[in-house]
Amino acid sequence: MAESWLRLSGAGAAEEAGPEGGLEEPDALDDSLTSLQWLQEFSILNAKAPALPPGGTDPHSYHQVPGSAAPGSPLAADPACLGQPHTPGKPTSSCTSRSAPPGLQAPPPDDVDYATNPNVKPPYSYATLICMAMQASKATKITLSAIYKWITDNFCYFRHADPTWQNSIRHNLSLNKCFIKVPREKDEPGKGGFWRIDPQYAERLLSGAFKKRRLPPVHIHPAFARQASPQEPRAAPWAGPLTVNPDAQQLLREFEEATGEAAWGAGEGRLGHKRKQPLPKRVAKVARAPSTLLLTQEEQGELEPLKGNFDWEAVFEAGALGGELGALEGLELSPPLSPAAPGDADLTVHGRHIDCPATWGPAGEQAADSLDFEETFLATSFLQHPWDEGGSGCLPPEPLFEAGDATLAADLQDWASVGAFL
DNA sequence: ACGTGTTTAGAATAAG
DNA sequence: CTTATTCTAAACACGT
Repeated sequence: MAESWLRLSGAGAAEEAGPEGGLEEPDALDDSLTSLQWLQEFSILNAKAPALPPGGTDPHSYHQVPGSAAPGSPLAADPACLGQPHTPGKPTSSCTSRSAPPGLQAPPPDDVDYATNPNVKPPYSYATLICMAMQASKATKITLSAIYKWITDNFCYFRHADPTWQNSIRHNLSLNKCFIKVPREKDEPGKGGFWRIDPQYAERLLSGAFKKRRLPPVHIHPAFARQASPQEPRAAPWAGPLTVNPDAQQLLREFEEATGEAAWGAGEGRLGHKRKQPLPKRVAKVARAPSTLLLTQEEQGELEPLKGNFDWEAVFEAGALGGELGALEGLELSPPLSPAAPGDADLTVHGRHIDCPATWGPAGEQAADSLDFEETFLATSFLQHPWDEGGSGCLPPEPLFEAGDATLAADLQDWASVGAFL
């Protein structure tokens, strides 16, 4: 099964850094970014190539009709699809640990497979999810429907949640300044435009004008709370046996200082971000099948599935962060991608391709102005990974999101984060 | 009608 | 307590 094709160590992955501050001077980044590229590479380098899910199949055959899970696909592995009861609920409200009353609150799973676990809401903010989708996209821009699709394909939770999360996604795109709308060409058919990440925000990364936020809680659908996987939570993932080589630690430390980012030490995982669980004010909408996400052929092909078992522990243990800078250079690796994605070779794992907004949005806005680097990074870094060797459904290779070099900064930030909490 | 995009309002929570 | 951030909920406009 593809049960672990998408495995993130829960919360650890998501501290959110919010941007704040102004966002002018987008340009000043290039150099800096470049200079920091080592860090970027550093991270990737260390990342262990994700093992394919035992079925090896790429969950995402974007050509397949959403909903028609193919074996090995997250959908197929979707417990909810297997008869497991699932109450479509609001993504957050209905299941969040934020709101769960003391009694209902389930401890955050320590190792959750968000790809197949419909009970747990991914610990990523919507902005992060959008970013992930964008990064997964092989194109420089992505459509709203493609974002929806990517999310539903990669996070089981959203496949069953109340579709209101889509409203939140749209809200984020509109409000979050780090997302830029790219109008459709006149001759381009279809609804809506495209979206991409605004590289200019990466600049903030360098200025360190962003704030860190705690990661979102792991949300568990009440309906599933009881059946939650037995493997219970123990220590925070990041509190595990991860080890970081001293050099790496030093680098991260310096980076943190430079950016003003605090190191979130191990064990710091605060999952407390909980919100009260609002009662459904209205009748829950019927979960919309992914099928509603009608994508054009191109759109379908524009996304890279979030694949691979991204075992952070393994990654880090593998000397991950310990990677010497020198090693980084070699990192242009081309992912061993799945046969299906031969071209993915282009998926260079180094900075350029990984683009993640560094600092997002201006402060003060009500909406998700800011994305969390750490979270984003963690969430996206593995996207660069070649996974799915057996991956059948791999998308055709294409350069990853090219939000520009600026995004590199974001990656760096992310990395710093990663190391920080190690 | 539906999908998309924008906006406003308010709740919740963590951090300062 | 205030501020920042995230998220939910809705209303509305527009294009296909």
